[in-house]
Amino acid sequence: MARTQGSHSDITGPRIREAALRLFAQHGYAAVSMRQIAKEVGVQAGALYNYTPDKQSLLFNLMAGHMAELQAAWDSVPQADSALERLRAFTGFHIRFHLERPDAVFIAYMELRNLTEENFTVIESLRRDYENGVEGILKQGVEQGVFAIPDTKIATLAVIAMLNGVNTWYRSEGRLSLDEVERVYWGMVQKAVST
Amino acid sequence: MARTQGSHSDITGPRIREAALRLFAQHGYAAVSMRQIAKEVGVQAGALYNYTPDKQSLLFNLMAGHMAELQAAWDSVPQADSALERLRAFTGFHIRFHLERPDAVFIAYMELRNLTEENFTVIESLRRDYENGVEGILKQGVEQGVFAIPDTKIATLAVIAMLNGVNTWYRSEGRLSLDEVERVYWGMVQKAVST
DNA sequence: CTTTTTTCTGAACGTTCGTTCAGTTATTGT
DNA sequence: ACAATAACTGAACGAACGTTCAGAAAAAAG
Repeated sequence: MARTQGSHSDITGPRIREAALRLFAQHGYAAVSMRQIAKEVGVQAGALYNYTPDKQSLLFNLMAGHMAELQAAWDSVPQADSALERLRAFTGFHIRFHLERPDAVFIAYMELRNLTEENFTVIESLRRDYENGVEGILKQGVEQGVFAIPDTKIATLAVIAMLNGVNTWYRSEGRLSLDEVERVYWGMVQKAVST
Repeated sequence: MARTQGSHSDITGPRIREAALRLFAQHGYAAVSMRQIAKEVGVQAGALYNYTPDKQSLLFNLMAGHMAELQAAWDSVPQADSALERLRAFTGFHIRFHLERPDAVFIAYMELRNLTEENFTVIESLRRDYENGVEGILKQGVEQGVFAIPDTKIATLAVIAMLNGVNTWYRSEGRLSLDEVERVYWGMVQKAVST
C-alpha cells in the first residue's frame, strides 16, 4: 500500500496539527509520540514528515501560530479612547479568546520548556509584545488618573494571570454563562486597578 | 563494584527527591529519564528503585508532599478575626510560600496530567481543601459586609491565580523586594474584593 | 573478627522512541 | 491514454526508555 484514497495535503496537514494540539495539551509534548499523532490522523508515522521536518517544529509552529492569532485578533479589536473602556474590552477579549482555544493556550504556557533555545526566544518575544499592549492601557490609565497602580508591569502580569485562571475551571455546561464570567472578572479587574 | 563509600539512605533518599524535583520542573516529568535523575545523584539508575517503587510514585510523592506542606504551613499561621486581616495574611503567606518553592509549585500545577487517575484524585482533593480555606475567608468577608464579590468560588480562584503569577516573573535579584511585591499584590487583591 | 544487613553496580529484558527511505498507489496534468 | 507528481506505506535504524536482579562491597551488629 502507499497513497490512500482521498488523501490530500490540504486535509491531512490541518488534521495533523489538530491532533498534535489536542494530544500535546492532554498528555504533554514529551509524553506524546509521533506514532500516536499519526494514529489519530489515520496514517503511518512516516507520513507526518511530509508536513513537519521534526517533532520540535510541530510544537513550535503550533505555539507561534497561536501567538500570532492572539495578537492579530487583539489588534483587530477597535480601541476606545478611555483607558477604562480599553481595559474592559481587553478583559472580555482575553477571556473569550482563551476560552475558545483551551488546548492552544495550555500548550503556549506549559510547553515553553520543551522548546529549543532559539524557538523559546521567539515565543517569549511574541508574548512580551502582547503584554506590552496591555501595559500600555494601564500606563494610559495612570496618566489619566483613573488607575492607581504602583507598578504597571506587575499589574499587567497580575491581570493576565488572573484572567488566564478562567481556563482552569470554566466549563461551558457550568452554572455561569460567558457573559456572567466576563462581568465577574471585569468587576475584579476594574476594582483592582482603579483609584 | 557495589555499595559505595559513605552511601546511606538518609542521604541518597533526599538527594533523589531533590534531583527529581528540579529536573521535573525544568524539563517536565515525561522528558526526564530515571537515568538522568540517577546521574544527578551520582548513582546508577537501578539504585533509585530502593527509594521508589516506580517513576510515577516519585512524582506523586513529590506533589503530595508539597500539598501537605502547603496546608500545614497555612494551618500554622495565626488567624485574625477580621476577614480583611485574614485575607491580607493569606496573600503574604501564599506569595512567600510559593516563591520559596518555585520548582514544587511548578510541578504541582503542571504535572497533574501525568498522574494516574487515582493519584490525580488525591492531589485534586488536597488542592480543593486549600482553596476552600481561602473561600472561607471571602465568605466571611461578604457576611461581614466588607467584601463585595458576586461569586466567592470564582473570586477565590481568581485571587489564587493572580498570586501564582508571581512565580512566573519574580527573581530575587530583581528590582523589587519581597516586601514590595507583597504590598503591591495586597493592594490589588484588597481593592478587587472590597466593597 | 565474623556475620548480617544495607546499599549499590552492571548487565540485561523487552518496548518504544524519532526519523529515514525505497517502493507503491492515487491523483493531477497533458 | 499516458506521464508526472503528490501522498503514503511498511520496514528498518540506532538510541533510549522503565524496570529487574544476581552479585559485590561497605556498613552495622554481634
